[in-house]
Amino acid sequence: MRWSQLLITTLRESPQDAEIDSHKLMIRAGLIRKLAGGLYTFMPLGLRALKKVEAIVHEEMDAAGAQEILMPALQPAELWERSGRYTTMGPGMFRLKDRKENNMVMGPTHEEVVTDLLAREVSSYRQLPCTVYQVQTKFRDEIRPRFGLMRAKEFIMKDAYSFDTTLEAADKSYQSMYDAYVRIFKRCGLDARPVEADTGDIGGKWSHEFMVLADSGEDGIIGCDACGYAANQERAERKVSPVTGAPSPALETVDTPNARTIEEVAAFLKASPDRLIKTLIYVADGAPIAALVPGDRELNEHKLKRLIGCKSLVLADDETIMKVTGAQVGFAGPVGLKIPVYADNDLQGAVDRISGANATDKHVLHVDLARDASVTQYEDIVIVAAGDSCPRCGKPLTLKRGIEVGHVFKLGTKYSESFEATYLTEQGQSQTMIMGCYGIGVSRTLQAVIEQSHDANGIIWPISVAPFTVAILQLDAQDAALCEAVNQLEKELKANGIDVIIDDRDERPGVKFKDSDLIGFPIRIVAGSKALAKGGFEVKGRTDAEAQIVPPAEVLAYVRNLIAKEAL
RNA sequence: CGGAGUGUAGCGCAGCCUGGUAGCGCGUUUGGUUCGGGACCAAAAGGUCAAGGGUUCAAUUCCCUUCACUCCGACCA
Repeated sequence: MRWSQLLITTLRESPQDAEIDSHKLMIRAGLIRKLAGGLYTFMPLGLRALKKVEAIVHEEMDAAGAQEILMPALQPAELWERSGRYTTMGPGMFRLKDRKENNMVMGPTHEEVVTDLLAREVSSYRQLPCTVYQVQTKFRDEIRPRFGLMRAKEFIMKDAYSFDTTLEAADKSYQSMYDAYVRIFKRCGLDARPVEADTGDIGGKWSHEFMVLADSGEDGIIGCDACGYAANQERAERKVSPVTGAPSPALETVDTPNARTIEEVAAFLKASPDRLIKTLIYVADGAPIAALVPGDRELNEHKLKRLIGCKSLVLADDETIMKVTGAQVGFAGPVGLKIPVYADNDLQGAVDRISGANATDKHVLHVDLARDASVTQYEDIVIVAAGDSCPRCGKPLTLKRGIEVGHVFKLGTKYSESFEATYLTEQGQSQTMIMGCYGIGVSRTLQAVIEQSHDANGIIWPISVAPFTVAILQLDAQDAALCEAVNQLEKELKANGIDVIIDDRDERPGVKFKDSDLIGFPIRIVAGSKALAKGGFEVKGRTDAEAQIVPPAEVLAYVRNLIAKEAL
C-alpha cells in the first residue's frame, strides 16, 4: 500500500468533542470519522484494524466449535412481543414501520431471532449441542452515546448463542466460550479480566464480564488482591461483621427543621453519618417499599431489584412519599412504616441510630431496629466500596475502573421457553433447550486496545491488530537506488505475509515520523540515503528508543524476529 | 428525560459584553527556497456566523423558539 494513494488525513489537534485518549487518537490518526452522535465511519486504516480483530474472533469462535451464521438486523416486532422485551427494552430500541404498517425493530441483539431459528431447525437431541455466532451491526438508541466507538448507536458485535440438552452440557458450552474469550482478548494484546457481573436486561442466572482496566472505563470493578475475587461493582458483595452494642435508650423525637439530607441531619445533630439510617422509598412494580442503608452508604438498586424480584424499581415521587410516610421528602424512617422494609446487613443488630421520624422536620434518636421497627428482610443491598471486606476471604477490597468488552451469560430457559425451543430426548420426551449467550463488542474492543496502549506520540498497536505491521518511510525519493531497494523490500515482506505500507508522500521527514508514531505502526523502517550509505535501513519498534541499521538482505529476518518476539 | 455548556472556513479557536455584514492558527491550492522529528516566504481559494422568528435604520453581536453536539446521572458490547 502506498500512503499517497490512501484516503487518510491526520490531525495535528484533537477534535473538540473527544474526551478520552483513545477517541482523540482514533480521530487524529484518521481511523474513524463522525457522521453524527454515536455514528462513525471506519476509514481505510481503521477498518483494517477492525478486520484484524474480527479475524481473531472468527478463528477462536471456529476453534471453539461455534458455527457462523448471519441473521437480519431488521426484525419483526412480533418476535420481541413474544419474549416480552418489546416493552421492557423501552426506548432503547430503534423502531420503525414497513410500508404495510407492520412494526419492525433494528436489532439491538439477537436472542429472539436465534431462539426462534433454533426452535424451528432443531427437533432432536441428536442435533445438540449447537453454538452459532455472527459478527454483525447492532443498533441501540443509547441515551447518551459517548467516547467514540465506546458507546455508539450503531456498533459491531460478535454474538454467539449456545443450545444444550442439560445444565451440565450448558456449563461446558459456557466454559468453552469463556475460554475462547480469554484467548481472543489476549491475542488482541488486551489485559482483559473476567469479573462476576449482573445480568441486566438480557436476563439469565449468571454472567461474567470481560473488563479492560482503564481509568476512563464506565464500570467500577471490585477486586480482592488476596484471593482473586473480582466483580462488577453493581453486583459485588461484601462480608459484614455483626454489630453489637449496648441497648438503646428509649426513642426520642427531636426537631430537625429543614434538615433533609444525611449531611444536613448529621451536621444539625452533630452525629457522624454512619450513625444515621438512610431510608429510601421506592416503588416496586407499583407498590411502595422502603430500603434502609447506613447513612454513609449508597443503595445498590440492582441488588434490591433482585432481592424483591420485581420488574421495575424506581424512586418514589414526592406524592407517594407523602402518602407512605406522612411527611415531606427527607424525613422518612423505619419506625412505624406500614410497607415492606428491606435493610442492609450492616444494620442487623443496629442500636442507638438516628432516622427520620415520618413527620416533617423531625427525626428520632436511639433507634433500635429490632425493637422499634419491623424489618421484612436483611440482605446485602449497598454498593460495595473500596475498603469493604472480601465476601470470600475477608481481606480489603479495591475499586478500579474498567471497560466492558465482552459478556458471557448463562440464560437457562428464559428464551427457549417463550419460543418453545424444544427437542425430543432419546426417550422421545419433549424438553426445553438450555441456552447461553456470549457477546463481544468488536468495535469497542478495538478502541479499548488503543485506550490501553498509547503514549504521548500516539497509538501503540499490538502487531496482531495493527492496520499495517510495517511502515516504510521513504525519504529521498529522488535516489533511484533507494527507491529500488524499497520496492524490493516491499515485495519480500509481502511475499512473506507481512503487510506493509510505504510512506511515499512528498513530505519532509519530520511529518512522516510524526504520522508514523501517531498511527502507531508496530515496526518502522526508515529508508533514507544516509542510512543506506551506512549499510542499510533503519528498523525500529514503535516503543524502541533507538533504531538499528539493518542491511537490506537481513531486514526480513530482523522483522520476523520482532514479530515472533511479540507473539510470545 | 433531569442538570451544565457549546454551535463562527475542512479542523482548533478569537470576535459578541459595548450592534455598523467577519478574523487568527493548522490544513488545502499555486510559485519559490528548503529537506532526518509536524520548515520558510509570497500569493490564493474557502463562511446563508446552526435554523427560524423578534427588536432595530442596521443583528455574528441583544431577545425568544427550535435543532444539533458535548459534559455529569440511569442504560449497555
